[in-house]
This record gives sequence, structure tokens and C-alpha cells, in this order.
Amino acid sequence: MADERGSTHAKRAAYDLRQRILKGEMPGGTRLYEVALADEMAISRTPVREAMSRLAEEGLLERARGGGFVVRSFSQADVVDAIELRGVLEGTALRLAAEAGAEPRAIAEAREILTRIDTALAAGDVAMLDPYGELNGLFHEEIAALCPSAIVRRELDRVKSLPFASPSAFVFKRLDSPAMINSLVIAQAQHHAMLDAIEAREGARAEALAREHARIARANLESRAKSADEGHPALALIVN
Amino acid sequence: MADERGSTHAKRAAYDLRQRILKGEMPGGTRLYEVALADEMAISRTPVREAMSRLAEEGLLERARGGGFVVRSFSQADVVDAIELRGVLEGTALRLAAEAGAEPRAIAEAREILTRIDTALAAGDVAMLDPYGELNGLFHEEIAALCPSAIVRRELDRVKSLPFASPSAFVFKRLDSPAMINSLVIAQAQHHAMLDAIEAREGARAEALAREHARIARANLESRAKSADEGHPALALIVN
DNA sequence: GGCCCCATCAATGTATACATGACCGTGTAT
DNA sequence: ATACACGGTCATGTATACATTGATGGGGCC
Repeated sequence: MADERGSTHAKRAAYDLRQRILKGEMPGGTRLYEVALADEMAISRTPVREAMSRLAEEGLLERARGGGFVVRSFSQADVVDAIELRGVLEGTALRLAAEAGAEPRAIAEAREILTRIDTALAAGDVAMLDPYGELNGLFHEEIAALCPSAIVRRELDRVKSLPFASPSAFVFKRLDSPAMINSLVIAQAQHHAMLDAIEAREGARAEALAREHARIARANLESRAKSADEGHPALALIVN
Repeated sequence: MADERGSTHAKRAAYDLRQRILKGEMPGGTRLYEVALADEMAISRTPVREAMSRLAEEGLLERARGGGFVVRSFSQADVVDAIELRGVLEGTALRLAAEAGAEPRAIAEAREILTRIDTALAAGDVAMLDPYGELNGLFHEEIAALCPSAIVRRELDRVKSLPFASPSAFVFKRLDSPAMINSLVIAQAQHHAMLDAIEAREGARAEALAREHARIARANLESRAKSADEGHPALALIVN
């Protein structure tokens, strides 16, 4: 009764359900029954409904015809499209930031993160992968914050909330080939170029870079699919 | 008790609330109280909560800190940004359609709508404005349907659901100057060009056209603001 | 034998009573 | 005078009983 993941039953239930869905425990298309869930969690139907409603806002559930909720289905094609869309929206965010001009202070903060990534990359061993993934996610947060449009930032956040569309979803966890190091080096070069473009108010360049940058995530996804490395956590909720 | 706008109290309440918000009756930032609304509508709190939850999914309400819901606030800048974003997403939809290739049958259907707009435009009087607005909305639906990506279509729909970001939000209702006719002629030329681009698989052209096309809506919005033509229905919920 | 109707059940929809928690005023102590 | 603590009030959070609806299966009629 005193779980730490929220102060109300509804928030805890939403957290629990989210975890279970993201873990793939309830694949796309699974119907969620209020009574069953309320039973399992030892709470009443009311907070369960509330939780499902919140997850529907997040895009993890869909309202079913005739009432109730169903886990949203994502196909392989949806994953690719979501990454593409993330690139488009990040590109728009950066273009608007470049056109409007960004605070030098905020740009400097983003650069500072890039410096830390540079340092991690210099190590060149497998131990840098975890910091890389974290710093990468942080950097993408920082550049999204440069966008002057709250509407664009919000929609970008929304797309990034899909586990497989987030910028750090397909950063490697192992170093199987030298090509992987190269891929990180290239991505980091794009990071630097994006900031340069914003600073120089080169909107079109910033936009193009963001789109191309997202293609690295797509390529990583596809190489992962080929190497039959199933069970990637971000892909747990994909159905074919 | 037998309103026609939905079979359940929750759906009717959602419909009612949506109308009231879009009418500007409850400006951005207004807090909604369950008991008060339940009283007014002569239903219990439960369907009111359900209705508010649905409107939050639509993006019309936001969950307030400490519980409850607040009408989402949109600034003038948000309106401009939403139109820009709509252009970006429509552009992406058309680019993907062009790159993947679209069904000739579907393209023909869209062209048929354009023919009807051509006919309406030929009249050249104020009576054509209503059909124009309707056909324009229909055309934008048709071209969105050409996009092979369900994810992109969904996000585009989401943005278009904002009343001021929909393609036909700022089509004129009166003909005050010859320049307005020109604006419609230009927009229609862009419509034709978009379909041409998709047919010829010219993705970049289709994307650029969609973005430029959205700029007409933005220009209409700004000329409207200048002419102090307040009370536009799509702008009722804007707060400054 | 096939089809339709009705009973039954299981799921969500709704109402309401009660619990909890947040906000705001007032009071006091520093 | 300001900061903090306390308590009351009001809104939301939760549980639960009851209503309604939609699906399903069996039995009877054609």
C-alpha cells in the first residue's frame, strides 16, 4: 500500500501498467479488464479506470469500441516511422531555434554535454556505452529546449515518449564491431554540427542534420533486426 | 436525458464541454470543478471525470497539479506555431506518400475534389466560399490518407484537431478585396501541384509545397488580426 | 435442420457515500 | 514583521452498489 511510485492509487496503477506494457507482458491488442486489474492490484475499479485513461493520453492504450481499453499495437513499420517522425520534429525544433536565435547560455550548456561525450568517446572501450547513452539523451533534451515553440516541443516530447522512438533507444549495449564505434563518432559529429548550425542561424542545415541523425537510430534498429538480437527492451511491445 | 450527441452521459458531457470550451465560454486557464459541472449537467461526478479525461486526451484540457483539470491555454504564438507544425506534418505525409508511391485510384479521387474546387472558383462570387471551405477540408483529408505511415497520419490528425490549426480554419467568410480571390487561386494552384508532385514521386517538392501552403493560413490569420476582425470562432479559446 | 428469440452473464456505465489530501486562513512564537 | 504551525473547508480520490448494455448460448418454433 506504500509503494513509492506515486501518492495515489491511480498513479501507482498507471506506473505498474506502464511497466507491464513496456515489458511486453501485455502485447499490442490485449484488452484490459477493469475488474481483473483491480483485483490483481487490490484496489477498486475507479483508480484503475483513471490509470488507463492516463495511459491513453500517453498513447500507450486506445479506447476500444464499446468501451474499455486495448494495448496499442505497433508494427515494425510503425517503429521505423516513429523514428522518422522524431527526426522531422527534432529538425523542426532546431530550425525554429536557429531562425529565432537561441540563448548563448543554453547553447553553451549543450556544448558542455558534447564535451563530456567527447571525453567518453576517447576512452573507446565498452565501458563508455552507458555514459554515452545517458549523455546522448540529455543532449537531445537540451536541444529540444532551445526550440522557441511550446507546441513543437510538446509534440516532440510526445513522440519521444514512445520507447522505441527515443533518441537513446538504440544506442548499443555491446561493441561487436569497429563499425559501431564509427557510428558513434559520426553521431557525435552531427551533434556538434547541429549546435554550430543553430549558432550560425542556419535553419535548413540544422533541420537536415536532425533528420539524418535520426537515420542512425533507424540503421541501428535494422542491423539489430538482422543480427536476430531479439528481446530488445524498447521493442517488447511490437507485434508483427 | 435523451440528447443525441452520444449514447452515454460521459460522451454527451464531453461533447458539451468541448463546445463550451471551443466557444470561448471557458477561457484558457479556467479550472473545471467536477461537482459544479455535474450539477449543471444533472449527472454524477463519475461521467464528468470521464469526459474531462477524454478532453485531456484530445489536448483541450490539462491535468492540474494536485488533481483536477484546467482548460489549456493557447497564445497567439501557439496559433502560429500550430499552423507551422501542421504544414510540417502535412509536408512529411506528402513526402512519404510521394516516396512510397500512392494508389492512382486515391490520387484520382483527390483530383476529383480539385475539379470541384475549380468549378466553385470559376463562379468568383461570395457564394462559393462555403463550398470552398468544405471542399478544401475534404481535399486535405484525402491527401493525408495517401500517407503510408499510420503514425504520421495520427499525429497530423492530432494537430489538425486544434480548431485554429485545421486547414479550413481561416478560409474567408467574406470577400472584402480582390486580393482574397487571388489567395484562393494561389492555394488551389498549390493543391494541384501537390498532387502532381506525389504522382511524379517528387518528395521534396511535395513537402515544400505543403509547408508553403500552410503559410497562406498564417497570412490569413495575420491579416484578420490586423483588420481587428475579432470573434473568429477558431480563435475563441486564445488568451494573450 | 436452420433460424430466431430470449435468458443469462459479464463487462462497462453511473450514482453516491466516505476518505484523503491540498489550500488558505488565523493564530502564535520568534 | 515574518515565519511557521495548526485546523477547517472544499475538491478530488476511492470504494462499492446498482444500472445498463452487449455478447453468447440454448431452446423452441418454423
